[in-house]
Amino acid sequence: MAKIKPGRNATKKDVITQKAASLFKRKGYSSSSMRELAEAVGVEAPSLYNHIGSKSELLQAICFKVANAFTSYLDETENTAGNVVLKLENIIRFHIQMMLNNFDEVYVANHEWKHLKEPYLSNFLIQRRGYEKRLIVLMETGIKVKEFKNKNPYVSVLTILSAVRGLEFWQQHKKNISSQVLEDDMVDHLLKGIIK
Amino acid sequence: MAKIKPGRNATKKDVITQKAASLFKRKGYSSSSMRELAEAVGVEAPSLYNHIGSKSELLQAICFKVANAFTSYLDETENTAGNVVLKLENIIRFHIQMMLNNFDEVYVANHEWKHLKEPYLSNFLIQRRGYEKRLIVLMETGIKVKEFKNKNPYVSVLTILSAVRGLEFWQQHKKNISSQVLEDDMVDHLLKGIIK
DNA sequence: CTTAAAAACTAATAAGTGTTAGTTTTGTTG
DNA sequence: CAACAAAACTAACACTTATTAGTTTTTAAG
Repeated sequence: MAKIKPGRNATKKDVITQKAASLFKRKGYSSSSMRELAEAVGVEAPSLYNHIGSKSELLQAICFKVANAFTSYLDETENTAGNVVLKLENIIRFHIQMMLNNFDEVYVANHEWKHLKEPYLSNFLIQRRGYEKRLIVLMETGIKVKEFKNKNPYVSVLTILSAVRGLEFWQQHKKNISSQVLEDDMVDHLLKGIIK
Repeated sequence: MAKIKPGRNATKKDVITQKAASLFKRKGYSSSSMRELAEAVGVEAPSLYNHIGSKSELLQAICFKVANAFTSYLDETENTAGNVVLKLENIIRFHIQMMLNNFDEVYVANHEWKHLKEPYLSNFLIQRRGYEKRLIVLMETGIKVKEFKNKNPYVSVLTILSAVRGLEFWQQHKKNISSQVLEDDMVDHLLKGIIK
C-alpha cells in the first residue's frame, strides 16, 4: 500500500520539510524555488506535490513546530516548583539549546515568518506575543518576590530573547568556544543584569 | 538643466532609496517588486531607472550606509580619551539610537544583506567581521585593565550586539515605555553582566 | 504474477519578475 | 518662444515562478 519511508522514523514529507528549512535559511523563503528544493531532495519539482500541499505549507510547518516547542517548554516550566531565577535560567538554557540543536528551523521561524499567509501569520504573531507576555509575567513575579531588581520587565525580556536569538551569528565560531562555555557565560551575563 | 529636487535636501534618488528601505523592511528584498516601489514613489516602474541603476544597487546603498555609520562612530570612539566602560557604554547607546532613529535602514541592513551580490556581499561581511573584531579587542582591553570580568569577550560582544539588534521588536511597544527608560535599562542590564 | 496505489516523470500554464527601447511630456535656460 | 535635456510614460522582452494535468514507472500486497 505504501512505499518504504526514507529515514529511520521520518516520512518523505519530513525530509522535504527539513531540506526546506535548510534552503530557506540559506536563501530566504522568497528566493528559494521549488526547483531548488526538489534538487536538494533529489527529485523533480512537481513530484514534491505528491507529499506536500504547497510551498507556503512548508513554511507554516517549520514556523509552528518551533513556536510550539517553545510554548510547550514554557508550559512545563510554569508548572514546576522552584524559584523564579531557576525557572528563567532554565528557559534561557532551553532557548540556547534550541538555537544550537535546531538551528535551521529556529532561524527560519525567526526570519521568514513574515511570509506566512493569513490566518497563519496572525496566529503566529498572537502565539509569539502570548509567549512574551508570559515571560514578562514571570519577570514581574521575580520582582515582586524580591529575586529581581525593579527594572522594566519588558526591556529585560526583550534583552534576553534578543541576546539568545543572536546565537545565529555564533554558528561560524563554533570551533573556537565550547558550547558549554557559551551557554554558561551568556546565562551569567544575562542574569547578572537583573538579579538582586 | 535639472529639475527641482523633491524634499528639502534630498535628491529623488534619496527618496527612492528611503522608500525602498521601508518596502524592503516590510516585505523583504526578494518579495518587493520594482512595481511596488514605483507605486510608493508615485511613478511607473520604468521611470525609476532614470534615477537608479538597478534594484540590487538600492540594497547596496542601504546596507553600506548603515555599515559605514557604525564604523565611523567606532573610529571616533577609539580615538577618544576615557575608560573602557564609558567607551562601551557610548557604543551601546549609539546602537540603540541608530535602531530607534534609522529603523528601516538598519533593519534592512541586518536582515537583507544576504541578497547582496558579489563583490558587495563579501565586502559587507568583511566590514562586519572587522567591526566585531574591534569590539572584541575593546572587551579584551577592558579585561586587561581590570574594568571587566574575565568572561569570554566574544560571547559578551555577541550578547550585546544581539540584544541591541532586538530593538526591532521594540517598535510596536513604543507607546508604553519612554525611549530613555529603554536605553538606560538596557545599558544597565548589559553592562552589569560584565563590569567588575 | 496480478493488481492497484503511491510516487515519479514530462509538458504546459498563467502570472509575475527586472529591465530595455522608444516616445512623449515636463521643466528650465538662453 | 525656442531649444534642450531630464524624467515621465507605454509597450515589450526574456526569464522565472508555483502549480496542475496527464502519463509512466515503481513498489507493495494478495
